[in-house]
Amino acid sequence: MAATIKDVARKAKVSTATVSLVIHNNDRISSETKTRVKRAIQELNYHPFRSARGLASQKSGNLGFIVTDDHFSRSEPFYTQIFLGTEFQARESEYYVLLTTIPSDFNERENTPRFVLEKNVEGIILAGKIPHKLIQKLDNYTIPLVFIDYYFSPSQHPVVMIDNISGGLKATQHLIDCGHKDIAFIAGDLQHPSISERFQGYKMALQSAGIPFREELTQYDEPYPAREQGYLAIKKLLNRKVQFTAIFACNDAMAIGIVQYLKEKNIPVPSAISVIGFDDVEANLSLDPPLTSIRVPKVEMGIQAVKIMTEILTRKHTGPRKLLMPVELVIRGSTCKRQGEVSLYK
Amino acid sequence: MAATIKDVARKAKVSTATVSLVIHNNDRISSETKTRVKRAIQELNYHPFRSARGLASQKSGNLGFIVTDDHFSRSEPFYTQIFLGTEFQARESEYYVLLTTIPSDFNERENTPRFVLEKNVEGIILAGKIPHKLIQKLDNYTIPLVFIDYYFSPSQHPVVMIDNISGGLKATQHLIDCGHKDIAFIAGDLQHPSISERFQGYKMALQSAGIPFREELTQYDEPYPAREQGYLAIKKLLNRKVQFTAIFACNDAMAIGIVQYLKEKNIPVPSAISVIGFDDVEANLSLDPPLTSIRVPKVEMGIQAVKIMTEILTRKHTGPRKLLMPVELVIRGSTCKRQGEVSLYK
DNA sequence: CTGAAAGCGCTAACAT
DNA sequence: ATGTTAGCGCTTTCAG
Repeated sequence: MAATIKDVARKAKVSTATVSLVIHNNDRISSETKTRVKRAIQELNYHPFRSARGLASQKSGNLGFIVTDDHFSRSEPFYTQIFLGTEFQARESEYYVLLTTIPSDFNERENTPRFVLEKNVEGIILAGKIPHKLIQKLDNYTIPLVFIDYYFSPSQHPVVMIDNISGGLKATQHLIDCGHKDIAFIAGDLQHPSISERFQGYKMALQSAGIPFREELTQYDEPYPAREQGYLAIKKLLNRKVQFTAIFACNDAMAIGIVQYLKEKNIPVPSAISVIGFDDVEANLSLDPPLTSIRVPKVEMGIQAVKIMTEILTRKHTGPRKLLMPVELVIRGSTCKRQGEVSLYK
Repeated sequence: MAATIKDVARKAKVSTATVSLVIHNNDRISSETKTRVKRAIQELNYHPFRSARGLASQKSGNLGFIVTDDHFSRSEPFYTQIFLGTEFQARESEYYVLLTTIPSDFNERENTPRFVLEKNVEGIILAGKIPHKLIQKLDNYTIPLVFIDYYFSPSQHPVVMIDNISGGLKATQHLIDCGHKDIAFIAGDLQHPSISERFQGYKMALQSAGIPFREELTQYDEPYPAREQGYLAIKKLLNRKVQFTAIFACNDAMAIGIVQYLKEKNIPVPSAISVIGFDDVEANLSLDPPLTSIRVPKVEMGIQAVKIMTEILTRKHTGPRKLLMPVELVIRGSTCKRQGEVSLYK
């Protein structure tokens, strides 16, 4: 059997209380006994038993991470990277993170995550769009929540967001810089705050370049932003017989679907139409052409969320409740200078 | 404060022991008191506190999941899917799973995962290639291990493997069925058991078709099986000026690198060279052409590993220690009938 | 079939 | 500056 705090106390000739204090680095302990206790801990290879700690302190030492199953398992490792960031930072802060995926069609009758009921997490990080019913449910417990990449207005929780407006601006500005004027915008559900912010950035860039916004160049009635939907959206857009030379897709997944459709229709990318995505998840996907995109610091977002959570849990949280992560334009092969007039419709 | 077992006991007019027994579905309790207790539990919305349970029973209720960071964060969600499977099945079995990524260059001096030291996991699932030093370290603890997609011969632990031999056979047989005779094999490190098994399948298929195995059609001195390495490997192979009409790549990642190189050299796939991969991770990646591959039941592998682990932890484990997951040929566009003689070198 | 009671290993008042 | 001690909420003998 592994050593317990009693063994350490005996070996160091102190009480268990002292050992506990040393473990928690309490300064009431003289440095001599501190070193003595620490040596005993070393020699016995002692490590406090999580469950015992948890019971005594009423703190599990765990953080929860909730994401919908389709978000987590989709082929672009966007949320996986975020999760990895939380895991990384949690280790720094001596926490474990318990992941739970929930069905995206979570409904009222669905169970509250077990780790909440069993008081097995001290705080919960929620990534991506989360059903409001669930958020409301969690709000009934007094457990702190930190959101990543999703913001539910009525609730007042810290959130780590992508600077979507700036990203939308940069993406659109890049196309404008390439000489494009007729720039389409393709997205999924505009209800999603991230998407609508990217749309805002798009409109702002147009405005400051003196290019009028044209509704007929937008296409955003798809339910969610995946490849298939990008494929469908560009199809619909082209059916409208409007003329344009560039597309800002709300994310890489849709951009890929768009490029695929254009390829099939023998509309060359980027010479006829430039396409820019968002998220830069497909960085090493060897696409043809490689996708110009807006890079998002995914791992870093997970790290920041855990940092905020740690501050909350240690009551040191004073910083901003809303963190905007900077994004970066990554120019690759799917965008280029406008090549004069290319008629899309013969 | 949430209800405790005492509250339930009081409400149901029984002792806490009885409540505990009811929770664990002990049949010594009369069905009348059982229902009475259960109703009290319902009404109080009682859920046992994990940490308290853990301390009393010496069981954390957690499983560990170890994977190297590069495996987990690589763009193909192979291990992510496996992890998802464990999470899914763990929930069924009332476990939580704690993920820990380790650096792939883990060395002796590196720390033992914290969840082992703190006795915070009852068993550990290891996915993919894991440094032997770590396995040895874990073997010093009495904690059960279950491997997924990796097998370390000296150690005697249950393992969930892909049926790689059968997969290699199916892949190669498919190419043979397409009329190919000169079939190259490209892989990374043959030290990896999965890879060498796929190689075996390849050789077996050739043999049973009466096609002699030719060393000069193989290329496997790359350190690991990623796109970049596939790209380099096919380059080396072509430098040898050998003639072939099909390639079996040890996984999809390498296959993609291979296709990319062939494209760049204007060698059409599949008309000049058919390419088949393995893993089917890139299924929905809209590659051009879409990759023929061997599908591996990733989520299911995670599920099985947790099932085995649960059996071990409840001492019901009697089944096979080595589970071979069946694989399936998925024919897409990167393979086709042999098109007569196509000279690769002019 | 059920209850009493002794811990599990640690923390945190409160003493000294 | 350190020790004493009473729990934390649950499980698990052992009695009855």
